[in-house]
Amino acid sequence: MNYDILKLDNQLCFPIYVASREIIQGYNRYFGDLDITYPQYLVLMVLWEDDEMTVNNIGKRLHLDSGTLTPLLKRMESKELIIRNRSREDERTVKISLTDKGKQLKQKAVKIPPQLAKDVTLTPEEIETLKRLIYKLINKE
Amino acid sequence: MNYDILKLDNQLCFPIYVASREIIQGYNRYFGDLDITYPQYLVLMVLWEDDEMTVNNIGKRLHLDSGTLTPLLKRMESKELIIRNRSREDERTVKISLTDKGKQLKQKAVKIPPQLAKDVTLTPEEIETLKRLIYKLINKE
DNA sequence: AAAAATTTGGTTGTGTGCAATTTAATTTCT
DNA sequence: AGAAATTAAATTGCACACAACCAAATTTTT
Repeated sequence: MNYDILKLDNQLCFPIYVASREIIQGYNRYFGDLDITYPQYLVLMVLWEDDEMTVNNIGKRLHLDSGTLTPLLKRMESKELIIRNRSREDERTVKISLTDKGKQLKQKAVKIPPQLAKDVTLTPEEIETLKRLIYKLINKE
Repeated sequence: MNYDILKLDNQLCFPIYVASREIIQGYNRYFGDLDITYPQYLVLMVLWEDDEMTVNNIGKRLHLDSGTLTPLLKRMESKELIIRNRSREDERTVKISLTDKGKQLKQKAVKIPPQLAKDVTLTPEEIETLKRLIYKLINKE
């Protein structure tokens, strides 16, 4: 039996796992006085694109379930970045909307990706290729 | 001010973050009766390549620190997959070695990557490209 | 309309991740 | 040799992540 596939360096999964964590660390370093975490930043990005979404729809967009989102959104609410409102039309759903403070954060947030980008040695073409292949990977798994 | 870089679909980081979690979920689904998690599986892979490593060296290989590894290794010890031994030569270091049970697991583990691989629609060339670009990304950040 | 199935968000419990601090052991400096 | 610096694990505290389960509201079936 050949066990080469069990070598770390032969796997595709391991470097993706490492990259993901390094990205999160990178963001968290630059957030500084924004006082948010990477998953919270993702929620904000979703809301900056479309304000007032249900928990469910945010989850679909970010591939996260309520077990992760409910406490995360409560922390964001206590920081006054968002407001949680149970819908009148359908009492099961909770609508999440940005506060002014949450909206304001966009101006600071926009400066962060370029700071991270300068540490990346990939060419623009390589980045496009990487993005395309990663999307091809996740859309099937 | 152009806020396009804050759109989720324009980012490289987000799909990597999603891919990482989907990979972990995929592995955890297939582990089943092996009763291990993906990070525990990574530790086993390290030890299958080189048995008897220090916590520090495992951490370097996996990019994980002692705050993560110490409790993780204790869980693995309680499952009798590994043994933790404080070194005689240097009392600061703890040497981790596989038990027979930990060594045995390799035979079952080798069947898992092919099961995951069948869900991947990338061509072998695309996988190589993806791996190369991901490594280029993490070796700089 | 009443029962059954589905949907939505919440809760619980376990397992990572990681920053920051601590403790003990070893090495380096003077 | 003794003090200072360094190193290795462990500890603490917080924030995800997710499986499994639950309760309430809504929709579908009969």
